[in-house]
Amino acid sequence: MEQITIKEVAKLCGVGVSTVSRAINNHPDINEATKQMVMETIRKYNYVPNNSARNLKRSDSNTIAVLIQGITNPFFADMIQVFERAATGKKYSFVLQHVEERENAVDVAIQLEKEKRLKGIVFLGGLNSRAGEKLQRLPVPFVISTATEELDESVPTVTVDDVKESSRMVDYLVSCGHKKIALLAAAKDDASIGKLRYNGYRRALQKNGIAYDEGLVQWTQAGQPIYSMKNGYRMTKELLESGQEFTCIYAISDSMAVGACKALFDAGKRVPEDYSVAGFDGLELSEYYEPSITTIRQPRREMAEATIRLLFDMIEEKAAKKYQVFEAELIEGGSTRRLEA
Amino acid sequence: MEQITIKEVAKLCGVGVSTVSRAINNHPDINEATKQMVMETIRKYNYVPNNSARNLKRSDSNTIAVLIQGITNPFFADMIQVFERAATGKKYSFVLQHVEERENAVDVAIQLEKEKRLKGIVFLGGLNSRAGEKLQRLPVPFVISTATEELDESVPTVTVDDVKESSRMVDYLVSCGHKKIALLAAAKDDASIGKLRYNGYRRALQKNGIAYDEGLVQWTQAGQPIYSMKNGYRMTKELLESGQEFTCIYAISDSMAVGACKALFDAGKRVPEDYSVAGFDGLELSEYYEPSITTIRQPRREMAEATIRLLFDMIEEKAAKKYQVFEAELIEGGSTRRLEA
DNA sequence: TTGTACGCGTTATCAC
DNA sequence: GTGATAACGCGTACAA
Repeated sequence: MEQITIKEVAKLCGVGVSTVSRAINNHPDINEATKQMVMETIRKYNYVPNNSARNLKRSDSNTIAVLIQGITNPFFADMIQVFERAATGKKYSFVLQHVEERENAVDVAIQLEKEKRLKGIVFLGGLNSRAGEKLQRLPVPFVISTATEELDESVPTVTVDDVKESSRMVDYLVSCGHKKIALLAAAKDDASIGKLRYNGYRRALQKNGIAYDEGLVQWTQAGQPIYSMKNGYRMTKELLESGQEFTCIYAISDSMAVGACKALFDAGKRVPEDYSVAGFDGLELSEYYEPSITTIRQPRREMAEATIRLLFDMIEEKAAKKYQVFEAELIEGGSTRRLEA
Repeated sequence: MEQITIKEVAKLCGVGVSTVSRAINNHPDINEATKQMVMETIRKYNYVPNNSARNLKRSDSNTIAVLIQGITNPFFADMIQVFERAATGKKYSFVLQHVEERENAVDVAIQLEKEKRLKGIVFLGGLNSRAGEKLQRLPVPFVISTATEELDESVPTVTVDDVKESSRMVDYLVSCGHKKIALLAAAKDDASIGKLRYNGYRRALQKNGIAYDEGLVQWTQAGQPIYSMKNGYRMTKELLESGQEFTCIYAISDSMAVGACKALFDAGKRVPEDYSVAGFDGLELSEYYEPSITTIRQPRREMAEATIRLLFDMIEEKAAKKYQVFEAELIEGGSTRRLEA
């Protein structure tokens, strides 16, 4: 397959390369007739401009990128849509860039910015720790969407306060009369969002004068996918087999909560009559499960909208609140019940 | 932020650009000491090579790309992992490229190949119709993973036969004694996978001598997201309100089936005692729902492995079966029951 | 082992 | 309105 270039198109048309370039890029200074002619031969010979060469020459590009780790996380689905629409609505090109687990998102961002001359960047799904210094090197505005670390107000961020919201959930469960609340947690060495929600759990217990019981905490095994139903199932099964007493399971994600419910069902237990189960995130799933899952609903769409708005404000150098913490909402589902006194 | 280039690095090091280049690319012909020195200043000045310039110069690149439409579809989650691991295992770079709805995947592929000098391409999630001719223009091997159209054996494809598998499901439901099987379908003008599964439904009815009843088919409203729980919920609600008689609901995806179950529960019905519900795909969800959903499980991982293997075989010009149809498996869940005679 | 010079395909700045 | 031509940043013959 011959790779045809702009030069050959020019030759075929009997014009100069710049004319072809003008035709491609809708440049005003070109005769309509020659433009048509050029476009025609372009179509005829299936000429496709080389983006690398373009980007090399261009110095600005009206492109924003969303960098996302864990692209398959259903939590991000709506958010991506919001970004995409906002970008195209502003006549911006939109690049969705997947960041592999072992990659550093900021490194990817720095590279991509050079390559594509980005105007702005969204980090979806937070940032690994110690990205801080590197972040300084990004020559374009960026926003972190959903924090995964302790809050750092010096960095443009749109998020919920995971510690607080997790604490809110446990508060609620305690207010329902639960005292022995099992936790389905992330891996023990997790330093990300799982840690924050764990911290919220501990904080709420302390606040309510309930002793922390290590035996009630199930850690995800290293290497296992954390936010899966299977993981919730396995941990719950182990919890049941451990003989620990508890009246309630709080899973740090909805999918884990679903797995927990299933494990309880399979053990012949009822939810919420025998055990209450709560989750976190407010996925579509939690609403449609039977029973519906009591959860913390993060305002995903609003957060996504705020994120992209903030990014554009920064790009356009408008004043804007650079650090925005959203309130989540506790959804009382059918999976938890109030304990009789 | 000054954009530092390879020339300046060379100047800073007091060497030529080629030496810097050699250092970066682990070229053998370079003195270890100078290499270290170069790398050191590179780090010091945070030099990052410009990928556009690189790609422009390179003519091969050991990169494969996966183009995917509907990146948030949970169906693809495991498959992406398989691709990623296989690629890195073969020392290939891996690019996951999201294709927007209104974009043509083949156009994106052609561009991307030029830009990144791809070695091979996977189209995940099928291809829109009439991609055929354009496909010829791709100068590198490609594989279509999961077909969305009628089967075309001349194109490298790894898929299940959606018509057949859908038919298999309906066959099974009929064998359970169901005669009035409602269908939750895609939009009426859908020409993709929804159409295939619909065709399977009709074929099975015919084969079993059951008259097709348009009233039993619920079409997704135009513009609505098809494969969502919400959609399944809404359609089921309408079905119930329509007064149509039926004993079973067959949804063309698991998420729709879950929505259907929930709608039935909310209407005070039981599953499967009052209505049987079946889905398609075999998502994790179908297993963990209560009751578990009877579904057609596509062997996703196997298909992904076959896809990537086929792609590499083609790249390496090994002989390989270019058209592979996998058998799916009918999973009997708790959501369907055998009707008493 | 190292440096120079050229070309990759495109866009932009000039003259014309 | 159009056509040369110089960049853009990098890799790589080729020469040294």
